[in-house]
Order: sequence, then structure tokens, then C-alpha cells
Amino acid sequence: MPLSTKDRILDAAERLFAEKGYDAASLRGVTGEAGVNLASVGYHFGGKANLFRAVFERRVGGINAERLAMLDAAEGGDSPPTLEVVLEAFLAPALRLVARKDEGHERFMQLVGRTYASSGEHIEVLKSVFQEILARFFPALQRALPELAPADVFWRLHFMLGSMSVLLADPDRIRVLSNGTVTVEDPEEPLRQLVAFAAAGFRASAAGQGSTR
Amino acid sequence: MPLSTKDRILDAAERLFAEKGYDAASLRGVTGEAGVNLASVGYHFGGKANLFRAVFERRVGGINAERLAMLDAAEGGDSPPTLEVVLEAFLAPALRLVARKDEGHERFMQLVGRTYASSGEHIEVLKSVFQEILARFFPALQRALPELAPADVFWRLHFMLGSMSVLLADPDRIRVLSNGTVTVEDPEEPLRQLVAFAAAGFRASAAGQGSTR
DNA sequence: CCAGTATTCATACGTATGATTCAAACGTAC
DNA sequence: GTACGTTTGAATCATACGTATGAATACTGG
Repeated sequence: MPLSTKDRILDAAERLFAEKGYDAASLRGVTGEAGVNLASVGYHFGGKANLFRAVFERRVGGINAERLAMLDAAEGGDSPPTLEVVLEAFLAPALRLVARKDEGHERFMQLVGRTYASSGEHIEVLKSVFQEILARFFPALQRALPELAPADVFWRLHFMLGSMSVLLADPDRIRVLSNGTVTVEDPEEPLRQLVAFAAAGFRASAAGQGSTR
Repeated sequence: MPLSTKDRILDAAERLFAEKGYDAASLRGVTGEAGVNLASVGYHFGGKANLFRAVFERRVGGINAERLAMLDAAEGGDSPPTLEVVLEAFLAPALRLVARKDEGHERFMQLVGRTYASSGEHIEVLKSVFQEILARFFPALQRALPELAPADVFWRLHFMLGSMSVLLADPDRIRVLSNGTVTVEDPEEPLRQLVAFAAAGFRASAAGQGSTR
């Protein structure tokens, strides 16, 4: 079987939403690229907003399952997992999809990164899905950093999410930023770089309210 | 004098672009909020795209000048500036504008953060302006981190820009992320937190190609 | 005061959007 | 072979968009 109309719409929508953003991507563009009729969007999804949700729901489940599986594996051993292992469990499933040119998945992660930085209402889609992940990873981070105040853990998680989101939104940005100096040949390098950077950042001595005054 | 039509348009455009993004912000919304005629956009700026540029050009000059001044001051002393001082020279001018509720400036920084994470063509506006800053700050970073390979400096700068951009794009995100646990009372705290996090990240031992294999 | 320029205004044009409708065709499983 | 879920084509709707035009108004220098 080639591909169902539903999936062709999802593929095209994923691509166009990631490329142009929600507003600039039109349903006519989506159905045109998918080679299906305009009316089929209404039939299958009920509208543009629901299509946007559907694009997310198709992928996030798998990614988050992989994250939780990696965390479970890391926590299964005798000693508690190191900070690096926890960070990698969170980052690797997302960054690998950008690395291996999965076509669909890469576009999707671009959409995630893009959406995370847009302060609009589209974030709600991300937030609802992120809660379960946060509920498992935050305690794991806190256990790996017992001396750190919860507020500091949140701040640094916040920063790491920002770093990750630009990495997802535009995998080529590092090349542009460095004027072509830095290129990514090894697909694992962004992950290694971010884990090293974030782990050191997490381990910095507290910078909260009282520490510098 | 109250405020020129040109400035009223710029103010409203800044607000709406930051709030809804380039595509979702309409010229009718801008001129409506500004209380001016729709046609005045064409007269003063020539079109929506040029208006977008103008919104940037009005503010970036001052911010970058402040960055360079702080860096000059830091490099004026006898000993070379520490990493923290360099980072602060870069981050403080931007983050302070978010902190002090300058109305206009806060909205503008939100727009900057938002634009940085959008992979579209709007980045070109940012990039052109960022070159001169990069040309001064990258060497300063490299001097503060003599043992680090240039590629690693770029990677970590990249990550820090990602962290900064979410901080700008949505100052309230830390509260949402932490489910209301973490709130920003001291306006200087985001700066302190990010400087501490990024400085430690920059100082991590190299994570490049050969280091982990 | 007036000429000339700069600005502002109301309005219209063409195009595109998301949504919805309806009859017809298709495929497939019972 | 007929019934049902799906897909298509085409059309229509109301609405919104960016842009352009030309008249009207405000401002300014002589």
C-alpha cells in the first residue's frame, strides 16, 4: 500500500509547518503537496488547528517512550545514574532524529524547536505532552545533583531546553554562526557537545539569590 | 510633541510582531493599534517587510553599542577579562531590557528571541547585525579560554545563544516550566543564572571529535 | 498669505485564506 | 451486489490580507 490520504496529509503538513510556521503554511499548500483534495483535511482532521495537533501526536509518543526507556535502563543499575547519563537519556532520542536524515523525523524536530521558542499559544501542544517527561526527569536530575536547590535545577533545565531547541530548529545554524568554520560530519557530535556543555553548567556552584551578595 | 506617526507604527509593530510573529501580525492590526491610517505604513516604510527591518534597526544599534562599551571597559584593565565578565558584557544589555519593564524594549527583546529560533528568512535581519558583535566577542571568548579549540567555542556560544533566546522570547517561561515553583523577583537573577550556567559550560573539558572515543 | 511639499486619509483592488457544501466516483468487505 | 467508509472535484462563502491610488489635509519656508 502506498500511503493513506491521512498520512500523506500529515507528512506534508509536518513539512510545511516546520518550514514556514503555522500561519504561513496554508491548507492548500499542504493538500497540494500531498496530492490530495482540499476537503480531505476537513474530513480527517476537522480543521487546521486539529491537523497541527495531529502532526505532534503522531511523533511525540515514540520519542518520549524512548526517553523514558533510556532513563529506566539508566536507573536500573545498582548505583544511581550520573548526570551525563540522565541528560543523554533526555537529549539523545530527540537529537538522533535530527542527525539521521529520517526526512520526516528531522522536519518534525525542526517544528518542535521552532514551536518551543514561539511564545504564542501553540506551545500548549508541547506543554501538555512535556509534563509526563518532566515528572520523570526532574527528580532524576535532582538526584544526580543533590546539593543543588530545586530552583537552580529548573533554571538550568530551562537553559538546556533553549540550547536544544535551536539545535532542533536549525541543524545548520552552527555552520552559519561560525561562518562555515564548524560543520557537523559526525552526527553524534551535537549530542556530545550539548551533554558536555549542559552537564558542566548543571554542576556549576549555585548562582541563586543569596550566592553573589 | 506626542509621538510621530512613524514612531507609533514602530511601537505597535514591535508589539504585534513580538506577540504573534511576522505572519500572524497584520498591518491592519498594527495601524489599528497605533491609531493611524493603514496607508501610512506604505508611505513611511514601503511595505511590511521593510517595516520589520525598521523595527530591528531602531533598537539593535543601542544594544550592541552597550555590549561593545562593556567589553571595551572590561578589556581596558591590566589583566585580560575573565570569562564571566565577557559573558556578562554580552548578555547584560539584552537581559536588562527584558528585566526592567521598559515596555517597548521588553517587547523588542521578545521579538529577537523569537526570531532567532525561527529558521525562516527573517533571521537574515538578525545575522547581518550580529556579525560585528561576533567579530569582537568571539576573540574575547577565545582569549578567556585559551585551551579550548575554536570549534568548541562556537558550539558553546551557540548553546548560550539558544539559552538566551528562550529567556528573551518568553520571560515567564521559567514559571510555566516549573509549574509556578520558580518566579523571578530579582530582575538580575536571570542574568546571574545564565552567566553561571554558561561560564561553567564554556569551561567544560573539550567534547569534540576525539575526546570521547 | 501663499505656494509647495509632506503627510494623512478613505477607499478600492486583487488575491489568498480556512471552512463548508454536494454530487459523484471509488474501493472494499459482508 | 449492495452498503459503507473514503476520496474527489468543484464551487461557494465570508473574511482577511498587502498594496496602491488619489483626494484631502497639515505643515513650512518665503
